[in-house]
Amino acid sequence: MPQYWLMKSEPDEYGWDDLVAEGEGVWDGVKNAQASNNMKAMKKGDQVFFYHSRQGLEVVGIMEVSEEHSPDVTTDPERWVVVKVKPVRKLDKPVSLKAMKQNPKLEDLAIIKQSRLSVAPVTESQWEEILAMAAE
DNA sequence: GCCAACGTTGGC
DNA sequence: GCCAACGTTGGC
Repeated sequence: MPQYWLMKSEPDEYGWDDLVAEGEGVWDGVKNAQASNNMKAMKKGDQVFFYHSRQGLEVVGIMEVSEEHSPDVTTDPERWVVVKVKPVRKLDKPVSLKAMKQNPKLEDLAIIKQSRLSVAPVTESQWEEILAMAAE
């Protein structure tokens, strides 16, 4: 059974459309111990929400881990890791941070409790709730 | 090993 | 653009 995650990126740096254009993206530049540990826990096939931070502030699509973690060669060796991801599908309707904050079922969502965490786990029930919100 | 200073992230 | 939150650094 796949695990669920959420990863953030600023759309003017690397947005959903960039990932779709590439077909497969290397998720690099994560320099935070907690986020890095989450990436190390990702398995191929895990499902990941793509969230636009700074601009947009909404979950825009779903991607899938296509390659498990490997060292980020752009930083000190071994210190940080990258994963590879592929786009799965765009959400019918983006789910905004505001809407998620207003949903009591999502009050424990990691990115609401700790806004600066850029790679966070999502529980199955949270995942399904966000999908339901995207389908409305 | 503590903690003040500093840098970065991200919501507003 | 601002600034709160939080992580990291470095002097002691």
